[in-house]
Amino acid sequence: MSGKESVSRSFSKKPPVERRQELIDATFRCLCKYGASDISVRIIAREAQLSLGMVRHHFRSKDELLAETLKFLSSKVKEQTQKALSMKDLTPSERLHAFISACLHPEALDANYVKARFLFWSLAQTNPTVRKAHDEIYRRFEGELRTLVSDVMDNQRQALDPDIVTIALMALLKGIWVEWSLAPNRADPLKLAELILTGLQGTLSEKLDRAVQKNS
Amino acid sequence: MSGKESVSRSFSKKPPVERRQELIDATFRCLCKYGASDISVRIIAREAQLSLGMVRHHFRSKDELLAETLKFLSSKVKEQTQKALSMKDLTPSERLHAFISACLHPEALDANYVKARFLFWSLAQTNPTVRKAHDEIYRRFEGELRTLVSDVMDNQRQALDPDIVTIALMALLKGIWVEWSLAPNRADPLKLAELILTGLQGTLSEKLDRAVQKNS
DNA sequence: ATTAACTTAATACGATCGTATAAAAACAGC
DNA sequence: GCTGTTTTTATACGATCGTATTAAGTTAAT
Repeated sequence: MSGKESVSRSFSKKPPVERRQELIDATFRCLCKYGASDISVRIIAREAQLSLGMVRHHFRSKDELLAETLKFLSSKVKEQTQKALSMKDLTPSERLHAFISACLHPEALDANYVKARFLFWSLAQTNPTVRKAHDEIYRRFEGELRTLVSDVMDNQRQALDPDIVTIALMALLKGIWVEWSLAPNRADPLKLAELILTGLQGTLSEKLDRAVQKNS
Repeated sequence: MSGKESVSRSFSKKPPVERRQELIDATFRCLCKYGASDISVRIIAREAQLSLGMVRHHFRSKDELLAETLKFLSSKVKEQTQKALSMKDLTPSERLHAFISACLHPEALDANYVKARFLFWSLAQTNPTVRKAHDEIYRRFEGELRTLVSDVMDNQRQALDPDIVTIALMALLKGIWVEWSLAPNRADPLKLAELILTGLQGTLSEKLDRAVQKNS
Protein backbone atom coordinates (compact mmCIF):
# COMPACT_ATOMS: atom_id res chain seq x y z
CA MET A 1 0.00 0.00 0.00
CA SER A 2 1.97 2.93 1.37
CA GLY A 3 5.55 3.81 0.55
CA LYS A 4 8.50 2.75 2.59
CA GLU A 5 8.19 3.48 6.25
CA SER A 6 11.14 3.06 8.50
CA VAL A 7 10.12 0.17 10.74
CA SER A 8 12.89 -0.62 13.15
CA ARG A 9 12.88 -3.94 14.91
CA SER A 10 13.60 -4.46 18.55
CA PHE A 11 16.84 -6.07 19.65
CA SER A 12 18.93 -6.67 22.72
CA LYS A 13 22.35 -5.30 23.34
CA LYS A 14 25.26 -7.58 23.97
CA PRO A 15 28.89 -6.94 24.86
CA PRO A 16 30.99 -6.40 21.73
CA VAL A 17 33.06 -9.49 22.39
CA GLU A 18 29.95 -11.66 22.16
CA ARG A 19 28.69 -10.08 18.97
CA ARG A 20 32.14 -10.42 17.47
CA GLN A 21 32.15 -14.09 18.29
CA GLU A 22 28.68 -14.54 16.81
CA LEU A 23 29.91 -13.03 13.58
CA ILE A 24 33.06 -15.15 13.63
CA ASP A 25 31.01 -18.29 14.18
CA ALA A 26 28.68 -17.33 11.35
CA THR A 27 31.64 -16.68 9.08
CA PHE A 28 32.95 -20.14 9.84
CA ARG A 29 29.61 -21.75 8.99
CA CYS A 30 29.22 -19.72 5.80
CA LEU A 31 32.71 -20.59 4.68
CA CYS A 32 31.87 -24.27 4.96
CA LYS A 33 28.50 -23.87 3.25
CA TYR A 34 29.35 -21.50 0.44
CA GLY A 35 33.11 -21.65 0.01
CA ALA A 36 35.71 -18.92 -0.08
CA SER A 37 34.53 -17.35 -3.34
CA ASP A 38 30.79 -17.10 -2.63
CA ILE A 39 30.96 -15.73 0.87
CA SER A 40 29.69 -12.19 1.50
CA VAL A 41 29.10 -9.95 4.47
CA ARG A 42 25.38 -9.99 3.78
CA ILE A 43 25.22 -13.77 3.89
CA ILE A 44 27.34 -13.83 7.03
CA ALA A 45 25.11 -11.26 8.76
CA ARG A 46 22.00 -13.22 7.80
CA GLU A 47 23.56 -16.42 9.09
CA ALA A 48 24.28 -14.67 12.38
CA GLN A 49 20.74 -13.24 12.36
CA LEU A 50 22.20 -9.78 12.60
CA SER A 51 22.04 -6.79 10.36
CA LEU A 52 24.56 -5.95 7.69
CA GLY A 53 25.96 -2.99 9.55
CA MET A 54 27.24 -5.17 12.38
CA VAL A 55 30.21 -6.29 10.38
CA ARG A 56 31.47 -2.79 9.85
CA HIS A 57 30.69 -1.86 13.43
CA HIS A 58 32.59 -4.71 15.04
CA PHE A 59 35.27 -5.25 12.41
CA ARG A 60 37.11 -2.86 10.22
CA SER A 61 36.19 -4.69 7.04
CA LYS A 62 35.20 -8.03 5.60
CA ASP A 63 38.84 -9.01 5.32
CA GLU A 64 39.35 -8.20 8.96
CA LEU A 65 36.46 -10.49 9.88
CA LEU A 66 37.94 -13.24 7.76
CA ALA A 67 41.33 -12.84 9.39
CA GLU A 68 39.81 -12.94 12.86
CA THR A 69 37.92 -16.09 11.92
CA LEU A 70 41.15 -17.69 10.80
CA LYS A 71 42.79 -16.76 14.09
CA PHE A 72 39.90 -18.25 16.01
CA LEU A 73 40.03 -21.51 14.09
CA SER A 74 43.76 -21.75 14.55
CA SER A 75 43.48 -21.19 18.27
CA LYS A 76 41.70 -24.53 18.50
CA VAL A 77 44.68 -26.39 17.06
CA LYS A 78 46.90 -24.52 19.43
CA GLU A 79 44.82 -25.74 22.37
CA GLN A 80 45.29 -29.31 21.24
CA THR A 81 49.01 -29.06 20.73
CA GLN A 82 49.61 -27.22 23.99
CA LYS A 83 47.64 -29.82 25.86
CA ALA A 84 49.85 -32.46 24.33
CA LEU A 85 53.03 -30.62 25.22
CA SER A 86 51.89 -30.08 28.80
CA MET A 87 52.26 -33.78 29.44
CA LYS A 88 55.16 -34.36 31.80
CA ASP A 89 58.10 -36.74 31.66
CA LEU A 90 58.27 -37.07 27.91
CA THR A 91 61.48 -37.56 26.00
CA PRO A 92 62.12 -35.08 23.18
CA SER A 93 61.10 -37.72 20.70
CA GLU A 94 57.89 -38.43 22.57
CA ARG A 95 57.14 -34.72 22.75
CA LEU A 96 57.49 -34.37 19.00
CA HIS A 97 55.23 -37.30 18.35
CA ALA A 98 52.69 -36.07 20.85
CA PHE A 99 52.64 -32.76 19.00
CA ILE A 100 52.06 -34.41 15.65
CA SER A 101 49.40 -36.67 17.08
CA ALA A 102 47.61 -33.69 18.59
CA CYS A 103 47.40 -32.09 15.16
CA LEU A 104 45.68 -35.19 13.88
CA HIS A 105 43.57 -35.84 16.92
CA PRO A 106 39.85 -36.34 16.25
CA GLU A 107 39.04 -33.14 18.12
CA ALA A 108 41.20 -31.18 15.69
CA LEU A 109 39.81 -33.04 12.70
CA ASP A 110 36.16 -32.03 12.60
CA ALA A 111 35.50 -32.09 8.88
CA ASN A 112 34.14 -28.56 8.61
CA TYR A 113 36.88 -27.25 10.77
CA VAL A 114 39.68 -28.65 8.64
CA LYS A 115 37.83 -27.58 5.52
CA ALA A 116 37.61 -23.98 6.70
CA ARG A 117 41.25 -23.82 7.67
CA PHE A 118 42.11 -25.22 4.29
CA LEU A 119 40.01 -22.58 2.55
CA PHE A 120 41.98 -19.93 4.38
CA TRP A 121 45.19 -21.20 2.86
CA SER A 122 43.82 -20.34 -0.54
CA LEU A 123 42.51 -16.99 0.63
CA ALA A 124 45.95 -16.25 2.02
CA GLN A 125 47.39 -16.61 -1.47
CA THR A 126 45.99 -13.26 -2.60
CA ASN A 127 44.24 -11.57 0.33
CA PRO A 128 46.85 -9.48 2.19
CA THR A 129 44.89 -9.20 5.44
CA VAL A 130 44.29 -12.93 5.61
CA ARG A 131 47.84 -13.55 4.53
CA LYS A 132 49.19 -11.53 7.43
CA ALA A 133 47.21 -13.55 9.95
CA HIS A 134 48.15 -16.77 8.18
CA ASP A 135 51.84 -16.00 8.28
CA GLU A 136 51.78 -15.14 11.96
CA ILE A 137 49.96 -18.34 12.82
CA TYR A 138 52.16 -20.66 10.83
CA ARG A 139 55.36 -18.91 11.76
CA ARG A 140 54.57 -19.62 15.38
CA PHE A 141 53.36 -23.14 14.65
CA GLU A 142 56.43 -23.95 12.63
CA GLY A 143 58.62 -22.41 15.29
CA GLU A 144 57.22 -24.75 17.91
CA LEU A 145 57.67 -27.68 15.61
CA ARG A 146 61.23 -26.69 14.82
CA THR A 147 62.09 -26.53 18.50
CA LEU A 148 60.77 -30.04 19.03
CA VAL A 149 62.64 -31.32 16.00
CA SER A 150 65.88 -29.70 17.12
CA ASP A 151 65.56 -31.21 20.58
CA VAL A 152 65.22 -34.65 19.08
CA MET A 153 68.09 -34.17 16.70
CA ASP A 154 70.43 -32.71 19.28
CA ASN A 155 70.18 -35.94 21.16
CA GLN A 156 70.98 -37.92 18.07
CA ARG A 157 73.74 -35.85 16.47
CA GLN A 158 72.31 -36.34 13.03
CA ALA A 159 73.69 -34.65 9.97
CA LEU A 160 70.21 -33.58 8.89
CA ASP A 161 69.18 -29.94 8.77
CA PRO A 162 66.43 -29.36 11.36
CA ASP A 163 64.84 -26.72 9.15
CA ILE A 164 64.38 -29.15 6.30
CA VAL A 165 63.01 -31.79 8.62
CA THR A 166 60.58 -29.24 10.01
CA ILE A 167 59.35 -28.26 6.57
CA ALA A 168 58.96 -31.91 5.70
CA LEU A 169 56.82 -32.49 8.75
CA MET A 170 54.74 -29.40 7.96
CA ALA A 171 54.15 -30.78 4.49
CA LEU A 172 53.16 -34.10 5.95
CA LEU A 173 50.61 -32.51 8.28
CA LYS A 174 49.17 -30.21 5.65
CA GLY A 175 48.94 -33.03 3.16
CA ILE A 176 46.96 -35.17 5.55
CA TRP A 177 44.73 -32.21 6.36
CA VAL A 178 44.10 -31.55 2.68
CA GLU A 179 43.21 -35.16 2.01
CA TRP A 180 40.91 -35.07 4.99
CA SER A 181 39.18 -31.89 3.88
CA LEU A 182 38.54 -33.17 0.37
CA ALA A 183 37.50 -36.66 1.44
CA PRO A 184 37.05 -37.17 5.16
CA ASN A 185 36.98 -40.57 6.80
CA ARG A 186 38.71 -42.43 4.01
CA ALA A 187 41.62 -43.28 6.26
CA ASP A 188 42.60 -42.60 9.84
CA PRO A 189 44.95 -39.60 9.77
CA LEU A 190 46.97 -40.90 12.69
CA LYS A 191 47.49 -44.15 10.81
CA LEU A 192 48.57 -42.20 7.75
CA ALA A 193 51.17 -40.28 9.72
CA GLU A 194 52.36 -43.43 11.38
CA LEU A 195 52.55 -45.17 8.04
CA ILE A 196 54.52 -42.42 6.41
CA LEU A 197 56.92 -41.94 9.29
CA THR A 198 57.50 -45.57 10.13
CA GLY A 199 56.00 -47.96 7.67
CA LEU A 200 56.94 -46.89 4.21
CA GLN A 201 60.67 -47.11 4.36
CA GLY A 202 61.06 -50.83 4.09
CA THR A 203 58.34 -51.15 1.52
CA LEU A 204 58.90 -48.31 -0.82
CA SER A 205 61.98 -46.32 -0.20
CA GLU A 206 65.05 -48.24 -0.97
CA LYS A 207 65.19 -47.00 -4.53
CA LEU A 208 64.22 -43.38 -4.22
CA ASP A 209 67.70 -42.00 -4.48
CA ARG A 210 68.29 -43.88 -7.68
CA ALA A 211 64.96 -42.82 -9.18
CA VAL A 212 65.62 -39.21 -8.32
CA GLN A 213 68.98 -39.28 -9.98
CA LYS A 214 67.63 -40.94 -13.11
CA ASN A 215 64.89 -38.36 -13.42
CA SER A 216 66.84 -35.17 -12.93
CA MET B 1 28.80 15.12 -27.08
CA SER B 2 26.31 12.90 -28.84
CA GLY B 3 24.54 9.92 -27.33
CA LYS B 4 25.88 6.43 -27.48
CA GLU B 5 26.70 5.23 -30.90
CA SER B 6 27.46 1.61 -31.48
CA VAL B 7 31.06 1.55 -32.61
CA SER B 8 32.15 -1.97 -33.35
CA ARG B 9 35.81 -2.76 -33.54
CA SER B 10 37.44 -4.89 -36.14
CA PHE B 11 38.74 -8.32 -35.21
CA SER B 12 40.08 -11.49 -36.72
CA LYS B 13 38.41 -14.84 -36.54
CA LYS B 14 40.19 -17.78 -35.06
CA PRO B 15 39.24 -21.44 -34.74
CA PRO B 16 37.21 -22.04 -31.57
CA VAL B 17 39.88 -24.26 -30.10
CA GLU B 18 42.35 -21.40 -30.18
CA ARG B 19 40.00 -18.90 -28.59
CA ARG B 20 39.10 -21.44 -25.94
CA GLN B 21 42.76 -21.86 -25.11
CA GLU B 22 43.29 -18.12 -24.96
CA LEU B 23 40.50 -17.89 -22.41
CA ILE B 24 41.87 -20.84 -20.45
CA ASP B 25 45.32 -19.27 -20.37
CA ALA B 26 43.86 -15.96 -19.24
CA THR B 27 41.88 -17.73 -16.53
CA PHE B 28 45.07 -19.32 -15.28
CA ARG B 29 46.85 -15.99 -15.12
CA CYS B 30 43.92 -14.27 -13.41
CA LEU B 31 43.66 -17.02 -10.86
CA CYS B 32 47.28 -16.47 -9.91
CA LYS B 33 46.92 -12.69 -9.87
CA TYR B 34 43.58 -12.24 -8.15
CA GLY B 35 42.85 -15.50 -6.38
CA ALA B 36 39.85 -17.76 -6.45
CA SER B 37 37.46 -15.30 -4.81
CA ASP B 38 38.20 -12.19 -6.86
CA ILE B 39 38.18 -13.72 -10.30
CA SER B 40 35.42 -12.73 -12.72
CA VAL B 41 34.57 -13.36 -16.33
CA ARG B 42 35.03 -9.68 -17.10
CA ILE B 43 38.55 -9.67 -15.71
CA ILE B 44 39.34 -12.88 -17.54
CA ALA B 45 38.05 -11.49 -20.84
CA ARG B 46 40.06 -8.32 -20.39
CA GLU B 47 43.18 -10.34 -19.59
CA ALA B 48 42.62 -12.31 -22.81
CA GLN B 49 41.98 -9.04 -24.66
CA LEU B 50 38.63 -10.40 -25.76
CA SER B 51 35.11 -9.26 -25.15
CA LEU B 52 32.91 -10.44 -22.34
CA GLY B 53 30.63 -12.39 -24.65
CA MET B 54 33.38 -14.79 -25.63
CA VAL B 55 33.13 -16.68 -22.39
CA ARG B 56 29.50 -17.55 -22.91
CA HIS B 57 30.09 -18.29 -26.58
CA HIS B 58 32.93 -20.74 -26.07
CA PHE B 59 31.97 -22.10 -22.65
CA ARG B 60 28.64 -22.81 -21.11
CA SER B 61 29.37 -20.72 -18.05
CA LYS B 62 32.07 -19.31 -15.84
CA ASP B 63 32.18 -22.55 -13.88
CA GLU B 64 32.66 -24.49 -17.08
CA LEU B 65 35.62 -22.29 -17.98
CA LEU B 66 37.08 -22.84 -14.54
CA ALA B 67 36.66 -26.59 -14.82
CA GLU B 68 38.30 -26.62 -18.25
CA THR B 69 41.19 -24.60 -16.87
CA LEU B 70 41.63 -27.14 -14.10
CA LYS B 71 41.65 -29.96 -16.65
CA PHE B 72 44.25 -28.13 -18.70
CA LEU B 73 46.51 -27.56 -15.72
CA SER B 74 46.20 -31.17 -14.66
CA SER B 75 47.07 -32.41 -18.10
CA LYS B 76 50.53 -30.95 -17.59
CA VAL B 77 51.16 -33.13 -14.54
CA LYS B 78 49.90 -36.09 -16.48
CA GLU B 79 52.44 -35.42 -19.21
CA GLN B 80 55.21 -35.48 -16.65
CA THR B 81 54.09 -38.68 -14.98
CA GLN B 82 53.49 -40.49 -18.23
CA LYS B 83 56.90 -39.52 -19.47
CA ALA B 84 58.33 -40.99 -16.30
CA LEU B 85 56.37 -44.21 -16.67
CA SER B 86 57.38 -44.60 -20.29
CA MET B 87 60.92 -45.32 -19.20
CA LYS B 88 61.75 -48.94 -19.88
CA ASP B 89 63.30 -51.63 -17.74
CA LEU B 90 62.23 -50.28 -14.41
CA THR B 91 61.38 -52.45 -11.46
CA PRO B 92 57.98 -51.83 -9.85
CA SER B 93 59.68 -49.95 -7.08
CA GLU B 94 61.61 -47.81 -9.50
CA ARG B 95 58.44 -47.08 -11.45
CA LEU B 96 56.70 -45.87 -8.31
CA HIS B 97 59.56 -43.63 -7.39
CA ALA B 98 59.84 -42.30 -10.91
CA PHE B 99 56.15 -41.40 -10.72
CA ILE B 100 56.55 -39.56 -7.44
CA SER B 101 59.65 -37.78 -8.69
CA ALA B 102 57.81 -36.67 -11.80
CA CYS B 103 55.15 -35.03 -9.64
CA LEU B 104 57.85 -33.03 -7.94
CA HIS B 105 59.94 -32.36 -10.99
CA PRO B 106 60.85 -28.70 -11.57
CA GLU B 107 58.76 -28.63 -14.73
CA ALA B 108 55.69 -29.56 -12.69
CA LEU B 109 56.57 -27.12 -9.94
CA ASP B 110 56.30 -23.73 -11.61
CA ALA B 111 55.13 -21.60 -8.69
CA ASN B 112 52.08 -20.16 -10.41
CA TYR B 113 51.14 -23.51 -11.76
CA VAL B 114 51.13 -25.23 -8.37
CA LYS B 115 49.37 -22.25 -6.87
CA ALA B 116 46.55 -22.42 -9.40
CA ARG B 117 46.06 -26.14 -8.96
CA PHE B 118 45.97 -25.57 -5.24
CA LEU B 119 43.31 -22.87 -5.61
CA PHE B 120 41.20 -25.35 -7.52
CA TRP B 121 41.20 -27.70 -4.56
CA SER B 122 39.45 -25.04 -2.55
CA LEU B 123 37.06 -24.22 -5.37
CA ALA B 124 36.22 -27.90 -5.58
CA GLN B 125 35.02 -27.82 -2.00
CA THR B 126 31.82 -25.98 -2.93
CA ASN B 127 31.68 -25.52 -6.70
CA PRO B 128 29.96 -28.60 -8.16
CA THR B 129 31.24 -28.12 -11.71
CA VAL B 130 34.82 -27.76 -10.56
CA ARG B 131 34.33 -30.57 -8.11
CA LYS B 132 33.26 -32.94 -10.86
CA ALA B 133 36.39 -32.21 -12.88
CA HIS B 134 38.52 -32.43 -9.75
CA ASP B 135 37.15 -35.83 -8.81
CA GLU B 136 37.69 -37.24 -12.29
CA ILE B 137 41.28 -36.01 -12.36
CA TYR B 138 42.25 -37.29 -8.95
CA ARG B 139 40.38 -40.55 -9.29
CA ARG B 140 42.49 -41.30 -12.32
CA PHE B 141 45.66 -40.00 -10.72
CA GLU B 142 45.10 -41.98 -7.59
CA GLY B 143 44.23 -45.05 -9.64
CA GLU B 144 47.57 -44.90 -11.41
CA LEU B 145 49.33 -44.45 -8.12
CA ARG B 146 47.47 -47.36 -6.57
CA THR B 147 48.49 -49.64 -9.42
CA LEU B 148 52.12 -48.75 -8.91
CA VAL B 149 51.87 -49.27 -5.18
CA SER B 150 50.18 -52.62 -5.61
CA ASP B 151 52.85 -53.80 -8.01
CA VAL B 152 55.51 -52.97 -5.48
CA MET B 153 53.68 -54.61 -2.63
CA ASP B 154 52.81 -57.76 -4.54
CA ASN B 155 56.48 -58.39 -4.90
CA GLN B 156 57.02 -57.92 -1.23
CA ARG B 157 54.01 -59.73 0.26
CA GLN B 158 53.50 -57.03 2.85
CA ALA B 159 50.62 -57.00 5.24
CA LEU B 160 49.91 -53.33 4.44
CA ASP B 161 46.73 -52.25 2.70
CA PRO B 162 47.68 -50.79 -0.71
CA ASP B 163 44.75 -48.36 -0.50
CA ILE B 164 46.04 -46.85 2.71
CA VAL B 165 49.56 -46.61 1.35
CA THR B 166 48.19 -44.87 -1.74
CA ILE B 167 46.28 -42.32 0.31
CA ALA B 168 49.38 -41.73 2.39
CA LEU B 169 51.41 -41.03 -0.72
CA MET B 170 48.71 -38.72 -2.06
CA ALA B 171 48.82 -36.81 1.21
CA LEU B 172 52.58 -36.60 0.97
CA LEU B 173 52.44 -35.18 -2.55
CA LYS B 174 49.67 -32.73 -1.80
CA GLY B 175 51.39 -31.57 1.35
CA ILE B 176 54.58 -30.81 -0.51
CA TRP B 177 52.59 -29.02 -3.20
CA VAL B 178 50.77 -26.92 -0.60
CA GLU B 179 54.00 -25.95 1.12
CA TRP B 180 55.42 -25.05 -2.26
CA SER B 181 52.44 -22.93 -3.24
CA LEU B 182 52.47 -20.94 -0.01
CA ALA B 183 56.24 -20.53 0.13
CA PRO B 184 58.14 -21.66 -2.95
CA ASN B 185 61.84 -22.35 -2.96
CA ARG B 186 62.19 -22.85 0.76
CA ALA B 187 63.24 -26.45 0.28
CA ASP B 188 63.74 -28.78 -2.66
CA PRO B 189 60.52 -30.82 -2.97
CA LEU B 190 62.39 -33.88 -4.14
CA LYS B 191 64.58 -33.69 -1.08
CA LEU B 192 61.49 -33.37 1.08
CA ALA B 193 59.96 -36.50 -0.40
CA GLU B 194 63.20 -38.34 -0.08
CA LEU B 195 63.55 -37.21 3.49
CA ILE B 196 60.07 -38.28 4.45
CA LEU B 197 60.24 -41.62 2.70
CA THR B 198 63.75 -42.61 3.69
CA GLY B 199 65.33 -40.30 6.19
CA LEU B 200 62.91 -39.72 9.00
CA GLN B 201 62.43 -43.20 10.29
CA GLY B 202 65.61 -43.57 12.21
CA THR B 203 65.54 -40.05 13.51
CA LEU B 204 62.00 -39.48 14.51
CA SER B 205 59.81 -42.47 14.31
CA GLU B 206 60.71 -45.05 16.85
CA LYS B 207 58.28 -43.68 19.40
CA LEU B 208 55.27 -42.82 17.27
CA ASP B 209 53.27 -45.87 18.15
CA ARG B 210 53.66 -45.17 21.81
CA ALA B 211 52.81 -41.49 21.46
CA VAL B 212 49.72 -42.35 19.46
CA GLN B 213 48.54 -44.75 22.09
CA LYS B 214 49.16 -42.33 24.91
CA ASN B 215 47.21 -39.63 23.16
CA SER B 216 44.12 -41.51 22.12
C1' DA C 1 29.44 -10.11 -55.60
C1' DT C 2 26.19 -12.26 -52.70
C1' DT C 3 24.91 -15.05 -49.36
C1' DA C 4 24.94 -17.98 -45.35
C1' DA C 5 27.19 -19.48 -41.25
C1' DC C 6 29.92 -18.25 -37.75
C1' DT C 7 32.59 -15.59 -34.58
C1' DT C 8 33.01 -11.51 -32.00
C1' DA C 9 31.66 -7.25 -29.80
C1' DA C 10 28.44 -4.28 -27.54
C1' DT C 11 25.04 -3.62 -24.51
C1' DA C 12 21.25 -4.56 -21.24
C1' DC C 13 19.35 -6.73 -17.06
C1' DG C 14 18.56 -7.86 -12.50
C1' DA C 15 21.11 -9.19 -8.62
C1' DT C 16 24.56 -8.70 -5.34
C1' DC C 17 28.81 -6.88 -3.80
C1' DG C 18 31.62 -3.95 0.15
C1' DT C 19 31.24 0.13 2.31
C1' DA C 20 29.20 4.41 4.27
C1' DT C 21 25.74 7.13 6.63
C1' DA C 22 21.97 8.30 9.53
C1' DA C 23 18.24 7.20 12.46
C1' DA C 24 16.22 4.30 15.99
C1' DA C 25 16.48 1.32 19.96
C1' DA C 26 18.72 -0.19 24.29
C1' DC C 27 20.94 0.56 28.32
C1' DA C 28 23.85 2.71 32.22
C1' DG C 29 24.29 6.47 35.39
C1' DC C 30 22.11 9.70 37.70
C1' DG D 1 12.29 9.31 34.36
C1' DC D 2 15.46 11.70 31.91
C1' DT D 3 20.10 11.96 29.39
C1' DG D 4 24.08 10.62 27.02
C1' DT D 5 26.51 6.84 25.08
C1' DT D 6 26.77 3.00 22.37
C1' DT D 7 24.84 -0.81 19.98
C1' DT D 8 21.96 -2.00 16.26
C1' DT D 9 19.16 -1.49 12.27
C1' DA D 10 17.81 0.47 7.97
C1' DT D 11 18.95 2.34 3.91
C1' DA D 12 21.75 4.43 0.20
C1' DC D 13 25.60 4.45 -3.09
C1' DG D 14 28.45 3.25 -6.77
C1' DA D 15 30.59 -0.71 -8.57
C1' DT D 16 30.71 -5.16 -10.26
C1' DC D 17 28.83 -9.60 -10.75
C1' DG D 18 27.08 -13.75 -14.21
C1' DT D 19 24.16 -14.20 -17.83
C1' DA D 20 21.33 -13.04 -21.87
C1' DT D 21 20.35 -10.62 -26.07
C1' DT D 22 21.26 -8.18 -30.18
C1' DA D 23 23.90 -6.37 -33.71
C1' DA D 24 28.06 -6.11 -36.34
C1' DG D 25 32.06 -8.00 -38.42
C1' DT D 26 34.60 -11.90 -40.72
C1' DT D 27 35.14 -15.73 -43.55
C1' DA D 28 34.31 -19.25 -46.96
C1' DA D 29 31.37 -21.08 -50.48
C1' DT D 30 28.76 -20.17 -54.23
